[in-house]
Order: sequence, then C-alpha cells, then structure tokens
Amino acid sequence: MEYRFRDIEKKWQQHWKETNAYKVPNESSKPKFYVLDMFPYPSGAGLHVGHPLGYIASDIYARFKRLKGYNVLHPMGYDAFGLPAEQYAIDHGIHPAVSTEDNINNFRKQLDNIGFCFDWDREVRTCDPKFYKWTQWIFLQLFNSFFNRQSKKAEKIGVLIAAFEKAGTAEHPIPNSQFRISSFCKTEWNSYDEKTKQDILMQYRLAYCGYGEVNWCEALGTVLANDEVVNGVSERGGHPVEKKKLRQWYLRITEYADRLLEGLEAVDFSESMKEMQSNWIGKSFGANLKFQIANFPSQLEVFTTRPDTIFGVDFMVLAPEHELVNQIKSAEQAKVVDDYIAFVKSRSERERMAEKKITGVFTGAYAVNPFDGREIPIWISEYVLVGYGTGAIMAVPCGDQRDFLFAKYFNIPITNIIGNHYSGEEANATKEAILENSGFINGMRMKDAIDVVINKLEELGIGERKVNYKMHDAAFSRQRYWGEPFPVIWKDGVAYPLDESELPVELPQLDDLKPGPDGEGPLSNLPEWKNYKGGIREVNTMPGYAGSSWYFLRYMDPQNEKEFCSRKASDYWGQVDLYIGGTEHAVGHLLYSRMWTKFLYDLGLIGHDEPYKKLVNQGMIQGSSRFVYRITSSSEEGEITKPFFVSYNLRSDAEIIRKLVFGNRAGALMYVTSPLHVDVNIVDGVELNIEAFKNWRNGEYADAEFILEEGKYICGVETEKMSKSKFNTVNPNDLVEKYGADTFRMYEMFLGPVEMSKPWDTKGIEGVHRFLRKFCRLFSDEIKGKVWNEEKPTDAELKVLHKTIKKIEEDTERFSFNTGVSTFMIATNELTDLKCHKKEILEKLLILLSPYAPHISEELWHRLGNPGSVLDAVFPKWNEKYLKETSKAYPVAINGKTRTEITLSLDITQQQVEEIVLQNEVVRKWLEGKQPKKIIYVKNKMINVVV
RNA sequence: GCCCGGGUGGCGGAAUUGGUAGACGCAGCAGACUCAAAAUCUGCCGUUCGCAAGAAUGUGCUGGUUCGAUUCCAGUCCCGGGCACCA
Repeated sequence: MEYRFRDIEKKWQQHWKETNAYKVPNESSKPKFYVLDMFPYPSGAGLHVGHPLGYIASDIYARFKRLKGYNVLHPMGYDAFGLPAEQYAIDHGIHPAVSTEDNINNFRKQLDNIGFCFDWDREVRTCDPKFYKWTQWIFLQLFNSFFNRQSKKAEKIGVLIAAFEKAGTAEHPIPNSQFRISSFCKTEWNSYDEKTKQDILMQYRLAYCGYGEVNWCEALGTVLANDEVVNGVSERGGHPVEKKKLRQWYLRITEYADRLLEGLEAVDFSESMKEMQSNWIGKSFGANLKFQIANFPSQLEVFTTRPDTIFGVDFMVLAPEHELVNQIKSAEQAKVVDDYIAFVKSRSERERMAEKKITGVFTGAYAVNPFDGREIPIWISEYVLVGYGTGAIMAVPCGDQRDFLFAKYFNIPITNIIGNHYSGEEANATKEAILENSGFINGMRMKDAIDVVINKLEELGIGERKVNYKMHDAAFSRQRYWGEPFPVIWKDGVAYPLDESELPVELPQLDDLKPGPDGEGPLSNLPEWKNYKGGIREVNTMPGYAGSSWYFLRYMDPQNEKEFCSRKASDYWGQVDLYIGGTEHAVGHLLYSRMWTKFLYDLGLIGHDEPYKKLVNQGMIQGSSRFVYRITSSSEEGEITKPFFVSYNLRSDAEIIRKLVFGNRAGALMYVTSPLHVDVNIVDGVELNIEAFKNWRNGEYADAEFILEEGKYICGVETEKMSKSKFNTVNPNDLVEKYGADTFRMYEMFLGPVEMSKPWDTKGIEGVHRFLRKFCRLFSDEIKGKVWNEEKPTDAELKVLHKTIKKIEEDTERFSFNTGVSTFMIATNELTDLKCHKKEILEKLLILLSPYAPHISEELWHRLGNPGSVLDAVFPKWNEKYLKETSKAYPVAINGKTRTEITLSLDITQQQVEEIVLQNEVVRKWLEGKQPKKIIYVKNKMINVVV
C-alpha cells in the first residue's frame, strides 16, 4: 500500500470534526482524567517546531488514558491579553483585538494540522468578555476578603468588620506597621468616618490598592511584577526598569506564603521546580531586635537569622533609603551621607547588580549593644536592601562574608567570637563553633545559643522571634489598555467595588493607545467611560497573569453564564491530573494560580486547594543555526564589494583565499571572515545548497563566489534560541506537508525524552517515516494489495504482540515516548521477519499505535473492516502466558574467568534453577566436586553461585 | 559563590534502577534487485591487535564498596539550568 498520508489525514480530521469525536461530557460513569497544556500566548510569529512538543506529549497521554477507559478532559485555549499585542498595535497601528484574532486563527490552523484531540467546544480566550467577566468576579471576591491569620485562610471582609465592631483590633492586629493607625478599640472603630474605615480595611484585603515601590518600565509605560523583571530589565523587550513609588493594586500573596510552601510537599513537581518556588518564597527564621541609638530617642530594628552572634556585632548597616538615616546622621557626616544617597539614587538597579563594588559611608551615629553596652558605628550601604527584613542589619564580620569584606574595606576592627574557626582571612558562617567573647552565652555552641538569645530578647522586651519571606505582594495593575478593566470606582479617594450584576466591565473600544497623564494608562483618555455613577473608574487594567490564574477551572464548565464554574463541574473534574508546560512559569503563573486555587478553596467555591497534581516540564527545542563565512575586508586593499564565501574548514587558509579574492597581487594577505546566518531550510545537514542560496533573499547573493572543500560548501553550526532573525526556525507545517502529521508527531517524540532540551535536527525524520510505511506494508502491499488475513496467530507472533503491549503501556505511562516509538519499530521489524499479516495481531497493534499516530491508525482500523473508531477501542491487556519462553542465563564464576550460557525457562522454580545450574558442564568443572554454599537466582537472567 | 540536573559510538539516544553496555533511529561501508534511478531488502559498523576464530580495552577523570558498577559511595574536572548583596 502506498502511504498516502495527505489524503488519509485530511479525511480523518474531517471525519472526527463531523462526528464530534473529541467532545467530552461532564457526566460519565467512567473515572475522570484531566490533561492540561499551558495555553499559548498567540504571538504573531506562529508556531515553530518547539511549541508542539508538549502538546504532542499531552495528546498521546490523553488518547492513551481514553483507551484505558477514562473520561479525559483535554482542552485548549488562548492567553490572549498582554503586553506584546499592545506593543504591536502601537508599532503597526493594528488594534490588539484584530491582531489577536488573526494570530489565534493562525495558531488554530497549525494546531489542527497536527491532529490533536482537543475538545474545541471548551476553548477559552482570556480576552473574551464572557471569560473575563469571571476574572473580574474573582477579583471582587479577593477584594472583599481578608486573610484570617488565626484560621490561616481567606474569609469574607464582613467577618473582619464584625470583629472590629466587637473588639477593635484585638483579634486581628493591623498587619502593616507603617500604617498611620497601629491599633484601635471598638468605640474608636465605630467613631471613624467612612474614609478611615475603608483605609483600614484596605490593609487587610487580599486584592488591595496601595502606594509602594514598584518596578517601573518607562519604555513599556507600566509597572511589572517581580517575576517579570530579569536582571534589572523587563522580561519582555529587555527595557530598563527602575524603582518608583506609585499607587498600585496588589495581590496579598504573602499571606499564602506558608501554605504555598507546604502545598509543594503534596504535589508531583520536579525537585528543581519545587526549589525554584521555595527559593522565591524565601522563608527564613530568626529574630527582630531593637538597638538603642546612642544619644537619641529612637531605636533601630534589625532582622537577623543569627542572634547567637550578637556579641560579634562590630557595626550596623542601614539601607540608604532607610527612614532613620536623615534623623541620625551627625552634622559632620551629613554631607557625605547626602552625597552617598544621591550617588545611590543615580545608579540604576542594573549598574548596581553589575558592579557589586563595596560602597558605603559612616553616618556619625552609634547604636548600643543591648547586652554589653558597646557602642557600634552605624553605616549606610547599598548592599542592604530596603525591601527585605527591616532594611537594616547588624553586621558580624567574623561570621558573614559580606560584612567581613565591608569591615576590611573600611578598616573596621573585627571581633572574633568563634575562636580558631575564624582565620582572619575570611568569614566563617559555621553554627558549630563554641562561642567566645560573648558575655552570657560564652562557651555555648552557636546552634544552641540561637534560642537562648531569642528567649532573652523576648524577656527583655527588645526583640521577638520572627519569620521573614523574600516574596513580596504581587503588583496587580498595569498602566495599559489590553487587559481586564478593574470592576472598581473611586469616590473621594475610596475604592468601591462594583456590584456583581454590573459585570463584565467591558474594555471600551479605543484606537489610539497612547498613555494617559501622570503615568496612567490609555483608558484615562476616555472621559465618557471613566466617569461612572458619580465616581471615576479605575483606569488601570489587570496584568497578563490574571486570566491564566484560573483558566483551568473554566474549561470544566465553559458555557456557564451564572458562575465561573459550577461546584458540580469542579468537583467532578477536580485537580488537573497532568499539567505540561515550560519551566519559564515556575515563579509566575504557577505560583499565582496556586494562590487563586487556595483562595477559591477557602471560600468553598471549589473542593481542592492545589490546582495541579502532577507537573511535567517539557524541554526547549533550540534552533540549530547554520553559518556561511563572508570574506569582508582587507585593511590594505580597501573594501571587498563582491560577496566571497569560504567553506567552514578553509576559513583560515590564507593561500586559497588570497588566490580567489586578490588574484596574484602581492602583499594582499589581509582579510577577515564574518559569519552570517543562513536559512537552515536551504542547508542539507551542513552542506549549503548553493543554488538556493543564490536565490535567497531576492537574489541578494546571486553573484556570490564560493571557496569549496571537496566540491561542497560546508556551513558552521551553532545552537541558539529559535528565532526568525537567526533563520533557524522550522515550521511544523512544512514537515507535516512533506511527511504527514503522524510522522511529525512520532518524530518529535523520537528525538529524546520530553523533559530534555535539545537542538532541532530534521535529519532523522526519514527513519520514522520509513517505519510508518513499513508498518502499512503489514496490511497491504503495493503490488499484491491486501495482505492481511484472518489466520490464527502462532505463539511467536503472540509473543511479539504481548511484549509490545506491555512495553507500550509502560513507556506511555512513564512518559518515555521516545522508547515507545522504538518499541513500535521493533515490533514492526519482528512481524515483518515473521511474515505475519494476521488481523488478530495487527488490530491490537493499531490500538496501541493510535495515540502516537492517530490518522493512519484510524485508516487501517477501517481497512481491517472494523466498525466505529479506533479512538473508542479498548487498550488491550497483555498476557504473561505468551511471554513465558526460553531465555538465556549466565552463571558467573566468582574467582575464575569462566562464563557460560544456560538456557532456562522464565517460570521455573528456585529448585529447578539449582538443578539446571549444577548439571551445567562448565559449572561442574569449575566447582571441581565441591558443593556450592548458595545458588541465587538473581534476576531472570543471572545466576549467582557462591562457594 | 550557592542549589538542582547531566557527561555513554561519527550523531540523536537505549539499558524497565546492581546483572551480556551501545536497543531503536540517523549517517557511513559492502552487497542484492534494476538498463538506470527511486523504493525495498541483506550484511557490517566503539577502540586496539588479528586474515580469521578470538583477545584486550571501553559509559568525563581518580579511587572505594561488590562475585559483578553506566547504575551505589567519596573526591575531581567539564557542560546545561536556576538563584544570587535576602542579613
């Protein structure tokens, strides 16, 4: 049979669509299984071969589970709000709604081409008002809730108001120590005006508005969340980011820090993923303690994880932005302090990170050690960050390397409290040392002293046990257009939520996306929209991660107009059993969606508090770039205008190059070769297709000349990120066109483990294609036509089948799709060798193959005369009976070199093994009449004889 | 600097967790069919020695545990990823 994949694939894709073959019901007697892909951001560039890797893996797994008798939810949608679409609109004048729609249609076409089993009736788009109505609704729930630290869960804000009315802040102290009110009783609360009450409540709300240092990106005209800033520049576009104090919306994710940390223990994520998350949360245990400032009424509070080193404190360091700095600086130090602060301000985050120079100045003030009364100089330095702890540290140079370097640099004397653990050359952060020079904790081991000191601090009322987190609340507003509007209006400086009946707050049509005044977003330019019900609408929009924080719930009940997702639907589908996506969302999306899930769980809206049971990170497929080497210039001979290209290995062969480029002119030996990206699609392996190259880019190099090696032009190779500008992208459509979707799917899997990153290489795709053709030949022949028959299979044939069933089941279950593909190849080779064309065998094989290569499986299923669809077949069970057979075993001589083979049956008893082994000639000879102490039947192949 | 991964033929990668290392595929070589090409099929294919049978050696490197190590332990060198003035 000729393998006419184009016709076959078109035919079945059409058929599946018409018969709604992938529709998933919400009610079923079957057990459920939820397989989810991270939904794509529909960029203009379309899909390249890297994107479908995860989708193919999840598709295979979803189809496999379906065959195994599960009701499988496998949906797809689009993360369609966000910065790039808006940036594109500004650059090209195309409205984001239009370009997004175009991109989605393009994505869809590419996805359909590969034959995925998505239930498209459940598609979601985060930019669709029917969807973001519920994003806004969940925002309202967050706004109207607080985190009850006693019960450790979110509760309605009404509970808090009732508590205030009854007992003031007694049960729920104000969490923000910077707030102008620190506590109040019930009569005070009842006497407050509306604005004060609302300001207080704002300190508790899980979605809140506040002023804070934010990551401001001037080029993008918006703030960014911490995880959207990488190395001091924006993740998207790489623009500089600065700190700015602005009014912003936040998500109080810090309240969930502990539960997010604990939740990691219950989920099946990779170790590195868990670690990235717990590093981001950054929990550390220690103490806050207060130092009196000499000759001043104020106290200086620091956070430390090592209170045991209190007697080793030789100086204090404040962040330059610390509020005490201006009060405590002495008259003679005032100028240097001011200059230093100005210097720090002038430096971008980026410069600061890049340089890492030791800088700082003395303030002129002294702190007093609470235990021995020692006066300690107070410095300021940029290595102390305002945002962490209290923005101030006690420096212990003998125990902390940064403090040590600082002390050395500024010649501050160092106190040694750890005896010979401290070398004087570098700090030693040990906890094992026995303390010296340490007052009441002298002679104690450091580890043990930690608690002793904290207890003492608490007893004296100058400190307390304290847990600190690196994670901050997440900035939740963007000064942008293409996002969800906030369902909030402002009146007299108070934010009021809109009523649920007013949702969705639709994003108004706006053609000019220029920013509004005072760093506000484009919506600020629409007065008729902005003014609403006697107030002013919030003109910021929500960030890209808003919709993606809960989209997996909407798939369960996508048409519901009354609820974001009915409790019945979410109880049926429950957690995502398998989530597949890249590692780049480790601390963003994954953390936010975990928080939203916990929040919805707290309110009783869903029944589970972790969204994903198992997470698999697919590796990145990098591009494999090809280079040609152009001979560009010669300092002595002037510009070389004609394009000359030299083959990779001859780049430094001056003789040959001189001959071609300079002819025989003397002294003309200077040249430079510069590498130039060349389209990978006109290179066969490393050999350049010279004709195609001459036609490339409208004949830009039509008159090029080449220096060849062995008649070929060999290109240079480098692995880089796949990108259009590097001409190393491979479009899946081209490969599907040439080899078919089934070949493409199997080849992507065959490349290697799903989790592994690897450069794309099209070379081996022929092998997979050949396998599929060979597989078809088991069914029918080009010349003879139909060759399959209904004869009864032999034991040897059944053995091949059952071995394959077992292996495919194992491979698929453990996500080893690459060995799965190999297993099919082996089975096909073996059946070909056996000349087996028996329906009973082939039919079962088709079922196994259908998750990997659905189109051809369906086609052959029908050619065998089977009714219905292979999609609804039952995954066959393997039978051990057929696997029992003879197998080789090797008794191993312990001190000799003897090794021999014995043929044993797999299902024999220990006693039989021993008999056979002892009868073996080589073993007998080796034993020389002695009795073996022990014969161990190690595995099914090896036998261990101990004498 | 710290924390995770990972080093296996010319290449991508197997080895079901301590039991014949290199499955399967690509590339290569030789051959069959063919006027020829394509397609297909067969054989060989880590390294060294050998005409061969075969022998020795071999999973980054150095040791250790074990009858037996790609697998476990210690040390070391590379490569990839993450975090990084977090007190």
